[in-house]
Amino acid sequence: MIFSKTVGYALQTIIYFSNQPFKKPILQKEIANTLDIPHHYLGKILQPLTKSGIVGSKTGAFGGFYLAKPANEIVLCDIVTIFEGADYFNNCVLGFPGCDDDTPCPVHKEWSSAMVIIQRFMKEHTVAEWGAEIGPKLDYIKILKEARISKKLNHQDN
Amino acid sequence: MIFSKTVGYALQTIIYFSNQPFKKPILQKEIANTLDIPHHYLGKILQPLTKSGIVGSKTGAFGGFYLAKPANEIVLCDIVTIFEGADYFNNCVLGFPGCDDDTPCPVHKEWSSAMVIIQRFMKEHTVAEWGAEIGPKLDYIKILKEARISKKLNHQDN
DNA sequence: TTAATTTAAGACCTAATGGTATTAAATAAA
DNA sequence: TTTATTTAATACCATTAGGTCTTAAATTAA
Repeated sequence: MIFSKTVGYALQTIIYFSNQPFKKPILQKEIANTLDIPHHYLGKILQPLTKSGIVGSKTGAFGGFYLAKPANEIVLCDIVTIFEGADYFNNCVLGFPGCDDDTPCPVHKEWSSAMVIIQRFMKEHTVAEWGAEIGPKLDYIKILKEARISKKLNHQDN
Repeated sequence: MIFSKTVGYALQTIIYFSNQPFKKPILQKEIANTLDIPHHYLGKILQPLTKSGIVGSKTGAFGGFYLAKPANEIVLCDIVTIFEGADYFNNCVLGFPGCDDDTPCPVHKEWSSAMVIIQRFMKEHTVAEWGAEIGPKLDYIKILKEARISKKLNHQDN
């Protein structure tokens, strides 16, 4: 996988939010359940997102998490940046230090021009574009989860 | 960084080899020193490379490591595959399970077409193309290393 | 044969990532 | 005010990645 699990979970969560009523708090537990993310771990992921101002939270009864910014103002790159830092996409593929136009590695030029495509993908689409299409994936996750549970139950029977 | 340090080091090593006389053994210690890789760690990286048949090794005096395949038959993707598995580039960006054309995530189609560019970069250039250009980077690493050492010495003086 | 050199292998340590559990604090409703 | 609900914060545990060290085995040359 290109990204860490943490970043993956964060991206999933933001896209999931973008398909929910704006500013309506959703339970951390419900998000975790729907996306099949360990729910206390999701809590740890939600906190940087909340501090960044992309996500809002409300404690207490009828509280939860919600998008604090409109989905059409959030791009995937915003999320990656929070967890991986601003130049995740600018670092040398080969891991060489100080790789830029002045002291390039052998692949620098070619790689940079390939990365433009990725960066465009990460920066020019807002999460609002993706939210509506998440439904089938959530169904699929539900099926996987149920299969896993029934497998576990069968195993206990033996 | 897109890749792990391990993969980065491996890619650097293979490109470095491709600029050395074919099948002439080079000391692990020398490679590590030139590329500024912890040298026992490099040893652990060289072993999967050797097992894969891309790198050859010779024990004992005047031994070392060398490319076992001609540089113009090795692509960067070969190296990535050894350490990260064959479908590193095919997995879902969002980390969703079972993301393919049948059960796609919201970004699947757009992402896949962006990844084609990256995969082309990783598969269509052989390391032979890059070897000749590594010189300046090696000089740069040497300077960084010397600066680090003299800094350490000064620090001990204080 | 002996000694020096060098990779092979694996034990081991440390730091980061992924994941769990607990308690405190905030909120809302009865 | 009290109670239930829910996030906030933090401590903790397990696994993996990154890195070090030591010994064994292979090779070469004297």
